[in-house]
Amino acid sequence: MRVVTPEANRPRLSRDLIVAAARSVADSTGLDSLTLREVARELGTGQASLYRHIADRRELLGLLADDLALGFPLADPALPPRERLPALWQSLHGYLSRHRWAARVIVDGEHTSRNAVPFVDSLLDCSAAVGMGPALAMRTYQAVYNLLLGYLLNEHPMGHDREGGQRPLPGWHVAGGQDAFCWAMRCLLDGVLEGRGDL
Amino acid sequence: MRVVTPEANRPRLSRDLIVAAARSVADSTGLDSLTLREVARELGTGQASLYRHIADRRELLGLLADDLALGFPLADPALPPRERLPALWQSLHGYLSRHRWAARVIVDGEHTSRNAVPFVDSLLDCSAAVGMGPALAMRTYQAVYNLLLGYLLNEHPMGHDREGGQRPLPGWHVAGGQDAFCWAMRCLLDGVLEGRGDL
DNA sequence: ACCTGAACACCGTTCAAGT
DNA sequence: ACCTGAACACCGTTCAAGT
Repeated sequence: MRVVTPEANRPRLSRDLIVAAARSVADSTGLDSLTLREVARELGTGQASLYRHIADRRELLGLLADDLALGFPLADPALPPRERLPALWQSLHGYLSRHRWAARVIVDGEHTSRNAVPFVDSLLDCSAAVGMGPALAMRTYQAVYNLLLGYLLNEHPMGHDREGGQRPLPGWHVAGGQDAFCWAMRCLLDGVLEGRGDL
Repeated sequence: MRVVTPEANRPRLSRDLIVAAARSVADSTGLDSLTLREVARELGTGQASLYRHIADRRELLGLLADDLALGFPLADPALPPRERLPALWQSLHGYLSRHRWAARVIVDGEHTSRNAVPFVDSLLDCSAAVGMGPALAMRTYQAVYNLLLGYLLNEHPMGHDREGGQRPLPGWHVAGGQDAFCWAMRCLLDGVLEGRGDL
């Protein structure tokens, strides 16, 4: 939908407005269609004007990742300690899978956004509550994070399909979505906790 | 002696030649630089000529993924059964991390290549050898595969870096590469095997 | 019949010219 | 001083014209 405002009181261009427009474009037509021309059109301005507020498309995607990280969940203290960690990861999975561009934008970015710090802190607290040391907690965080990204990317595949709609391989259908990730995530956490903690 | 090809010594264009050239371009300058123009230049032909053998760039990436899958490892029967599964995954990780474009080309593709069938069969054999049923083996395969993709994508990040070379976040450095993946993979497999096998 | 230069419709980015 | 239309250098893809 087009943010159409009378030219007189159209708000001044800003990074926030650009990011919001980019988000709207990505939500509705996907990350590949997120072009600076489209963002400019959504804002009713010229494409060159965007460069007054952002360095380039790379930075815009970074800002999008930052914006996304603002909504990362926190642990629920009402839950028993053992359940907090898996529940938090499940919550993050639910949040990220609501935006098909989320995993892509995260994977394309080199670093974790600073806005993710509260989430990670919350995660480390949960890890400490079940007896993990800081190093083990970080390693586990990285492991589940990578697992999550893998599942998200396979949930929203976008790529070179083979000819026709042929099924991948006979008998290869596996349950996807929330359930599959949660099962794998719990197995991974179990494996970490049952392990002799060699770290 | 008579030269069979009436043309110059340049061999006829074919899908295989195109894929080989694409692979060489991706290996040396990365997946983003893998343009049809560059592949054509590498082959000394016009870009339009490629379309005689491939449908479009999407298909070329698919062929690249197929070519990659041809080199997937198989289980080592000399190993004790318990070790075959982790060793096979470690071997796949080593193979894929040798090409920085590998994870990207796999993630962009919608389906697993048919050329990966021997690898997956080998994997399922290993799973059966440690007492996993077919459904559990498939679920586990999917889980470790997604974990692997996550690690590979973070090993070869290419994206919107934040301003300057600032470290991600203080104290956030975690060991990457082979070790980190292997640790996580073994934890995941342990978690699956120690689990009460609710599948 | 087979191939391909040149064109087309995009893209990110820049800059001289507008206000 | 601020903004932006138009241009530039790319990209994937197509097609009429070459051989």
